[in-house]
Amino acid sequence: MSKRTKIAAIISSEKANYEATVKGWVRTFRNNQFIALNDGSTNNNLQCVVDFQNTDEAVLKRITTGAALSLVGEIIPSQGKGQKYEMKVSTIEILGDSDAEKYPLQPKKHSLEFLREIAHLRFRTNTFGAVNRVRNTLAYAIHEYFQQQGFVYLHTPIITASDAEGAGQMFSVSVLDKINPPKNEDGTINYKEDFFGRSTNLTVSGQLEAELGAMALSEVYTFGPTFRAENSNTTRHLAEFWMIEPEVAFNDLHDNMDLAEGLLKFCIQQALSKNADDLEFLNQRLAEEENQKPTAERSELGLLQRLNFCVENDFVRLTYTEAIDILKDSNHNKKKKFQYLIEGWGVDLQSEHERYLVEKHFKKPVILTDYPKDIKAFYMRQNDDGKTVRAMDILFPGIGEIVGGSQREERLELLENRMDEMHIPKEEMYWYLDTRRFGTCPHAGFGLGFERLVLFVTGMGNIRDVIPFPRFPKSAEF
RNA sequence: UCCUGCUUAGCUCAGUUGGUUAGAGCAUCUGACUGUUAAUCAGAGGGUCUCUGGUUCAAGUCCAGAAGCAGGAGCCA
Repeated sequence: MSKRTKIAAIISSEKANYEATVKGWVRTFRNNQFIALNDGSTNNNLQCVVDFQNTDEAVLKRITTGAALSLVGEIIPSQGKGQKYEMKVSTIEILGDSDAEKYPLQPKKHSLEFLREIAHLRFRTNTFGAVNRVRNTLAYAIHEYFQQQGFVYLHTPIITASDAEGAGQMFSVSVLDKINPPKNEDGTINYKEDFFGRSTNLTVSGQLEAELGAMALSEVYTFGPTFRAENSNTTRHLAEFWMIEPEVAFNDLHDNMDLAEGLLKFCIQQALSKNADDLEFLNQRLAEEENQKPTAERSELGLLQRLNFCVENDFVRLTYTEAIDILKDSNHNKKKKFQYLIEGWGVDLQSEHERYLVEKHFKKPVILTDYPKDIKAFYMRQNDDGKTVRAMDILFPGIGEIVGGSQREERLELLENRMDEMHIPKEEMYWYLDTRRFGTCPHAGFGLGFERLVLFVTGMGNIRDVIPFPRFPKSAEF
């Protein structure tokens, strides 16, 4: 059996007039003669021309949408318009039939909602092929960025016992009998008899463990699955998603912002250079989708423009307090166009406020810092003003919060006070507090939601379409 | 979880004030054509109108409940 050549290699090469073997799936079969074959290496199909007059009719009938084929033939310059090269097929082997009457993917446009119902087959569409190739580039870029800077990739646990972070509802992990679990005298479930001898959950964040690593290895990052049992039904939330969490000893909030901004720019840059074809396709897809909308709702920049704009411009950095002033003085607020009007300092910003800052006021990514301590987590470093903490959120157009991070509170006494105030059990967190007892030092880190990055770079509208098998309330099929 | 809207053929949708046999385009199948690019032309098949209950002589159409989907909000990454 001759070795197969990938379609991406054939199309991008300047070579012609040579024999090749290609294997892939039929996208369309036109005119009993032209097979558009795709093997996933690129969004482009290879046009394979069959000599239908000298081919067994039974074989021709089996060339249907979705069928897997192995084709041998000569690669020649195409006679038709629309492609540079094509294959003059000499041998057809049907590897796998696809019953055209039952195959759900048709050679036509499908709605994303319909494709979500057949997520096991949607990889075979142009859109999902492109999205998943871009996703792959971004995942690799994450590692590249940190590895180049000498970070250690740290594997933090998926199953955790700590439930003190307040990062959200957790999925419990248990092997106890669901009908008749062992009970304590007060009627509560006795987790001492469970697998781990205590109550355990799926992780909601690897941050606390990453901090432990950073306090010895200096620079670490995690990149793994994260779980939230929140009943969130939005285009930006998943119950299972991938998160990147770097943690760096001796970094302050400014270093932290530089690290995050650099990471985002590097990843986008990598996608632009490695997935030019896919992004061109997604750019087109988004443009067509935007055209369906009323003019007022269309975004000013196309996908590629938006990505380039992000790479080329510095993100705007300002404090929460400055942001509140801008919002309070905005015409939008004065004309009462916000659903939640900005009246004073201290409240959390709503999505509409974040969107206003990013999409209307600055028109570029924004990093907000120094939030009121009452609306942020216990581990964030307290500022001298007694009101704010060294937090940072990076806001992206169309996505909202893509990164959330902070400089951590390294002073034991202040950290303990904050934990007391927020009713976080210090005893259970002795291991975390030990880092502050023995050789504590300033350090900072952040969490980047991987799917939100993919969402932004691909221009897709729903986070359920940028992860192969989305997990969300009422849905864990496939 | 809350608010709003939607659910009719494989897909995308139309369906009038409740009234005969529920339509179109695409897809599929059959035939024709054969350098096509969402091929074209002719013909055919294809429906538990999301589900449950109710109102009515009569319900795709009206009412109630449930489920799913979409958009927005909250939670956040």
